[in-house]
Amino acid sequence: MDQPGPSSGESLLFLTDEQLRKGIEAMFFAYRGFTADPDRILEDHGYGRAHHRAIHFIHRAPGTTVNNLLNILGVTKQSLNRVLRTLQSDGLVEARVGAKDKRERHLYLTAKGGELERALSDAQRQRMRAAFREAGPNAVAGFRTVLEHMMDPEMRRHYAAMKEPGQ
Amino acid sequence: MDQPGPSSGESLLFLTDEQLRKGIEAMFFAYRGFTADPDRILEDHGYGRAHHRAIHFIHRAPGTTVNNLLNILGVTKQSLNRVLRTLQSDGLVEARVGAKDKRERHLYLTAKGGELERALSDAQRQRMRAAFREAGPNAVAGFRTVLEHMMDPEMRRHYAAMKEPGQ
DNA sequence: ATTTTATGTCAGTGTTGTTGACTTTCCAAG
DNA sequence: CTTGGAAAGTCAACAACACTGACATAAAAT
Repeated sequence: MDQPGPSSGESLLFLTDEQLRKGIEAMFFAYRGFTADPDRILEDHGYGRAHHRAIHFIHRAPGTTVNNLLNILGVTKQSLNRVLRTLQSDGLVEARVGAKDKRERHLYLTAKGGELERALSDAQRQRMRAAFREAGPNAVAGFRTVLEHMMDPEMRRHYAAMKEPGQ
Repeated sequence: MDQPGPSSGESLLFLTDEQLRKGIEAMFFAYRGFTADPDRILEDHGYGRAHHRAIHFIHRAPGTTVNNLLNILGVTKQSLNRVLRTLQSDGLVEARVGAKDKRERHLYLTAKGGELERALSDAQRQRMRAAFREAGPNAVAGFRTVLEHMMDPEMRRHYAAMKEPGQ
């Protein structure tokens, strides 16, 4: 559409509106697949995606505070609180009052919570593993690169904060 | 894409659980960015993502039937109907009774509906274009390949049914 | 004539988001 | 030390939007 740049010799055909539209639909359809398997498991437990997200990030960073989770998930604290309340009363999550700052609640998965987390992430990883394997390492690297650039800077910080496998 | 196979000496380190977890979070955070810009526009109009999806696919395939849209979107007809009803009464979408089969309603965007579609897709494309450009054509190809393999087969059919830009 | 298909509607429920009001705890300025 | 504000978390009420189930209408198919 626009993007001059042919001076560099690069074709830039991958930036046409048609290509971008393909990318948009790829995201839409792929995300549906991405959430389909966990959704089925969650349904059996009477939970939704909000519960999955909470469980995922508590697993990733045990002892995280409610406020920290709030920043990552980008919802209101009231919304998150409802989810955490049910997870706690169902015995999947434990909230310990902060030692230093007693206002804070540090969140941990219980054994039972860990079980559900494993079931959910196993299902999700299985699909991702199949997709990765079929696409190959080179495609996977491209996949990650594009997604990183699609994130809001704030979210990219949270993403990058994950401990890198190979480091 | 290229199918290495362990026999070829390929490392397969990209299939570790840690790498897969990175991929999972990349999808999560990127999808948030992916929907952020249209969400802001939709809010001004009192619409939600459901309206966006309907508008997008009516734009992509003008004259599509309600039933066809149902299959693509994967929601119940009651849910879709609520959205279509508001879009029609707001004058963004027009439903014409089928000429051949009078039970069918063929859906079209009005001029006003086309305007909103453009605003929404412009916003979404702008972000995708930036991500694509920064990542480069090779990464974009990998991105698309992995996403395709992540879709449910049914959805992949809909995705592939789009007219390919270069064909 | 009967059945099936395509669409639309009404009622009810559940998840998840929101805002508003409130409590408890911490900290810092007077 | 007290007071006042900020921060963390909770409770209650409401809105958006998904779902199921039951039902209605019209037209196509058998």
